[in-house]
Amino acid sequence: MASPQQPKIAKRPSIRRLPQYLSLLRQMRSVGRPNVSSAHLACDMGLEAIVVRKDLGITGIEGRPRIGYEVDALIKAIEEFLGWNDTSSAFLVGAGHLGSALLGYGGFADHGLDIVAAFDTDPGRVGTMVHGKAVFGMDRLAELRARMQVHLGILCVPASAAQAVAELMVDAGIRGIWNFTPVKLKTPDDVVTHQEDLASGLAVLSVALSQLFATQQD
Amino acid sequence: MASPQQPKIAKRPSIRRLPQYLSLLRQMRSVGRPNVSSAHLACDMGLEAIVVRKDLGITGIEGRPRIGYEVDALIKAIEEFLGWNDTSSAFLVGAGHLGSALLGYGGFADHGLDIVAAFDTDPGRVGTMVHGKAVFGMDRLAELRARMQVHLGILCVPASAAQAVAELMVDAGIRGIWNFTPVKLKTPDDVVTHQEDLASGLAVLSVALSQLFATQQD
DNA sequence: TAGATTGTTAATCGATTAACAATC
DNA sequence: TAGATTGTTAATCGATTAACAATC
Repeated sequence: MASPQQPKIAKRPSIRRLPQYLSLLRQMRSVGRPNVSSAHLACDMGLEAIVVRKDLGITGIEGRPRIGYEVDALIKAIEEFLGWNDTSSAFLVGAGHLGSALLGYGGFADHGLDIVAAFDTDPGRVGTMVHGKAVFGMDRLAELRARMQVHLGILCVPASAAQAVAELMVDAGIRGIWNFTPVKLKTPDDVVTHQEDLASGLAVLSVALSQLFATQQD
Repeated sequence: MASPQQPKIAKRPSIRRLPQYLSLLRQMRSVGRPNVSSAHLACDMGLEAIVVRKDLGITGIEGRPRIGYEVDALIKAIEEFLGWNDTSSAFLVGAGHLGSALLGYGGFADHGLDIVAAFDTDPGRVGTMVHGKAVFGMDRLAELRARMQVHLGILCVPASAAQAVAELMVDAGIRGIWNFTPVKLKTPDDVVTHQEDLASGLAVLSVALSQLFATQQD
């Protein structure tokens, strides 16, 4: 009962892997490699080839038997699928340790992201520059967001302030929040959030490490 | 055919959620709350109560009907399960933007982690202090690791150096690598790694955001 | 053509959700 | 006791893996 030409639905795990394909493909392009097989990509990423083919399928790109995928076309298709082909602006809220680091991290340009300004409640930080980005008071958020047409906000405040600040961002018109706090945000349906939880990654590693030691009777 | 008292196997998604329970429970403890139900935790985390009960089950703690879980006991059990009850030392390799930020981030203490030293290849950084942590040359890695009994390494070098530096860490005796590079590391079986991939999180958010705009005919 | 590689359709696997008995 | 909440067992759901036909 499937429609004859149904658009492939992008599963979350596949989306998560796309940036890694992109990184590999850009490397290949930089050394002038024209084509690549799913088996080759799979080897580089520690996956099975069938996973790669399924993942790449969601971008709409088709490979050619005996040849594989065209590196250039694949890069373009992934960038377009992710919306990373043209740069979008973001605000960063909370210019503490982690926030400052993200302001200084140059790699976001590869992901179509440009952090154009930072915001903070600390009067000692407001008015300063951090890695070349101006830090504004929270009272300027709505005004500057509208003027600069920014839709994405990066949340780097302490856990205790997370929900309240997120609400300020939503009120100011921010539609997507990249949440670096350990707090699960409650936001309206027309706002999307993604929690980047460092602690959860450390938990997985901690358990794996203790299992490793346990199996070795250490 | 299950053994009568089989130890619950900890699934990855459950492990990932444990730090968030821990964070909430510590908050509850700080305001003197003695018990909490799975329904209450579920509400705070945006989950179903049954998920919470399954997750907490892996720590070995049992709740009591009509009362719920004891906050104190649950905190202890999660900390113990994750090995966060006593602090373990870690080295950080690559003291650039992100590396420096992690060195300055105080929150790892809550997760039983103490970054005791940093390493870098840049002669301009070696010998300096970053956020109170000494930066050593890579040649000191093996010696200091053995002396300080460090098992965990945090990898924050550029993608191009990631695999090579990871191999140096393994050779030096590091058994767990928290990988902040976009490179899938190839390591021996007796080394565990966890990739903390910011780009994958951004990808999920980017796609969700563009779907949001698409459904609104923006 | 023969052979390699893709993409599709089906089967397996694992995680989540639901139903319900146990218990305080 | 009655009622609320837990933990277990079964059912559903979704993702991964396998088998294989299509194609250059």
